[in-house]
Amino acid sequence: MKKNKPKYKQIIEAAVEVIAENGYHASQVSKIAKKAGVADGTIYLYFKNKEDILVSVFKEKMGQFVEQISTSIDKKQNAREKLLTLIEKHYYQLANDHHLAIVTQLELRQSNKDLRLQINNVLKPYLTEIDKIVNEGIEEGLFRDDLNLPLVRQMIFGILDETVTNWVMKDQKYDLVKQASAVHTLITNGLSK
Amino acid sequence: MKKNKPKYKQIIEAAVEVIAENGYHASQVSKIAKKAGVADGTIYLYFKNKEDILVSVFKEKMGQFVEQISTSIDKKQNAREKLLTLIEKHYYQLANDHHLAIVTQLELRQSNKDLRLQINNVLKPYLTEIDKIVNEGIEEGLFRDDLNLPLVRQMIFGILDETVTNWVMKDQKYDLVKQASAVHTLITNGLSK
Amino acid sequence: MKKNKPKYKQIIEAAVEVIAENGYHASQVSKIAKKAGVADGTIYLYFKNKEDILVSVFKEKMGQFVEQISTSIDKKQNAREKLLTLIEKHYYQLANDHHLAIVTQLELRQSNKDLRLQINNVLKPYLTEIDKIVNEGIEEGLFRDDLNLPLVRQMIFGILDETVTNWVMKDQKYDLVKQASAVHTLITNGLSK
Amino acid sequence: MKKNKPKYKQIIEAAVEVIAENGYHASQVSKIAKKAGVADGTIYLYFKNKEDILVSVFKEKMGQFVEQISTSIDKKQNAREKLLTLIEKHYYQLANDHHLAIVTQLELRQSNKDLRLQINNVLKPYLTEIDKIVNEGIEEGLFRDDLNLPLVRQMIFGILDETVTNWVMKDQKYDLVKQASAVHTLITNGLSK
DNA sequence: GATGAATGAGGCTTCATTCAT
DNA sequence: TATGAATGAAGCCTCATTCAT
Repeated sequence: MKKNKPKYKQIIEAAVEVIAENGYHASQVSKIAKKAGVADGTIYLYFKNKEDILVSVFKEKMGQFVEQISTSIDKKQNAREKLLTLIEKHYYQLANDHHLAIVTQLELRQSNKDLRLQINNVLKPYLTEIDKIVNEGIEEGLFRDDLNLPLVRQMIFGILDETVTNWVMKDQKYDLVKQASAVHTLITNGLSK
Repeated sequence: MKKNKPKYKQIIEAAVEVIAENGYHASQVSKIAKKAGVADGTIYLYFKNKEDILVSVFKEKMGQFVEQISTSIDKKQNAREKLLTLIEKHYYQLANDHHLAIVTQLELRQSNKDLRLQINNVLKPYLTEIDKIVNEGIEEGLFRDDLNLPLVRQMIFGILDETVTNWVMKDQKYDLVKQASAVHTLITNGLSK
Repeated sequence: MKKNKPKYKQIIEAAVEVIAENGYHASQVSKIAKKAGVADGTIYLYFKNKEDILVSVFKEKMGQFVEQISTSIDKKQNAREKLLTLIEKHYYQLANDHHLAIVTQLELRQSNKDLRLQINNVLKPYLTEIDKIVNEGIEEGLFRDDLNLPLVRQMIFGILDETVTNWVMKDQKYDLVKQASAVHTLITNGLSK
Repeated sequence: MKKNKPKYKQIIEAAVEVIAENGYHASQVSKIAKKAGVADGTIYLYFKNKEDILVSVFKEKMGQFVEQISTSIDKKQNAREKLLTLIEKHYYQLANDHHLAIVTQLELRQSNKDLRLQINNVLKPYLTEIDKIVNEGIEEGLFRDDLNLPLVRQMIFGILDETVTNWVMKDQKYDLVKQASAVHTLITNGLSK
């Protein structure tokens, strides 16, 4: 299978670096090839076209991203801890891979609607993970049972996404992971006394 | 002043339409000129370059957007109502201008970091508006006084932005404004019982 | 109308020269632009794409070619002289425009079937001219009346085309026009005593 | 000798099929290799380069083509019958191998002048065959003795070539072989009464 | 002899911007 | 001010050929 060949991984890694360093639109295929240490043509033995590189980057990286989070969550006992873990791991992983953070928060958004729909598909398992936690919280009696699930899902994702984007736009100058607890509190308790 | 001349407005309006209909990358300057009923070269009498058109579109539209919201908020007496109004008006305005919704949620994001920083500048008055509401809520004793203000601001903006984007990506098939109340509840009360 | 603008003609003439000198496949658009003294992009203000340049070259040149022949033929009184004129003018024009001869006999054939079908369309008026002469010859009692018209047309065209191609392949070393009379005799009288 | 090895033949046959089905320019070496059931690299053990495949295809196929015609002609007693046989067999063979007809009449012409010169070389034995018939006809007193031999040769070849090309361009919809007799008459008797 | 993964040169076309009128 | 014809830089992708195995 192509995806297990070393060059496939090389190209993916090179793509993340090149996109993070140069931005989406200045990321020529030739630059990615050079960074990956392969010929331009070799790219096309592993990817259909440039867009396919981008989608693949996202799939690979998001696959790992979600898996890491899922694994960590599974070790936790209740919805409260699971939600905290989701937030922490979400922040932790992006904080520890600056290139990936830039790519997911800024560069990959510079794509057309079709590509964005594909990216959304890749994100579905992550959103399902959120849903599971919320449902569990309701069953545990921790969360209110009148919650509008899709809305809660968008709320949680929106908060995490915006806080990470803000951190990236501020050049990653502060400690993202430290915010996890406060964000957790805000999500669970809201603004009210 | 250039911005008050009729052609300036014409071009701005044409840009919104063209971008919404064709997407950011298929929105050539010549297409905008044609829709605006001016020559290509005329564009450059009013705007420095293509990016300047985009920033200007955002400034013009967001200026009106924020002003509408501010005006509505000023009529309200307390933070709770102000926050609800903010949400409602945010949704209402985008729900009533499909072109604008597509442009702000999808197309304008397909730009590089520099442009994004400029857009963020344009958004500052809106974020200040949020800050004011939260501070007022704290003073009123409605909200907790240990809130991390920048974080709350990002949270609120993140929720609104993500819910609108979701609605646009789902082809604006459901009633966005109707969600305002549920979103308000989530923000103020969080998930917990 | 674009076709009457000077740049259109310039590009057509440049294309003939470049194709004749470099061959069809080595005739980059940039080479044609350079020879025409315009920018690469200017080509695309006058032609849809590279293939369109080729078809246009053929249309322009063949249009003149056929017109020249038609005009000359109209001055002749009978089918015998008309046929001789057709042959003479066919040879004469190509013999006097070496570039054109190379382009029509060698280079333009290096194109796919679709392009070839378009070229055939351009040739139709020429073939009609042949038909008219043959029919006239039959009416005059000069030619046999059991002639298979399409076949005769192909025969005449095939002979002219092959003799010109042979002359081009032999690097135009002999006098093509001088052959006209012999060819005329062969067509009218065949091989037999 | 390489040419007698089975893979050589396989590749030649595959090339004819691939070129006929896809056209000259869409006939990648890898496609030919696949159809021949060999690896891409194997092609280069039997052929110098892609052009060599094409020339070899033509040599192989035209060799058989001319041989068939020669054999048939040898059985005939006089120039008249020999010429008719030449025409009939020329048509017959191409009519019975549609792939070959497409390749010789359309696809192989999409090559540069050098390749065309090589192809002409391959055709020489065929042209010699024509010469022999014409000379024989003159000796027999059948044909006029003032014939310009090279011109007659070009005439006969031009007619056959054009009529076959016309038939291929018309998608081989009519019966080519049936035309042989009429063509024979035209060549021997010309248009005149 | 046979393989097929890897190579890398090469060109058509778009479109933001300019400038002579 | 306004025009719009002209500019020209820049990049994705294909595919004939090679060579280590």
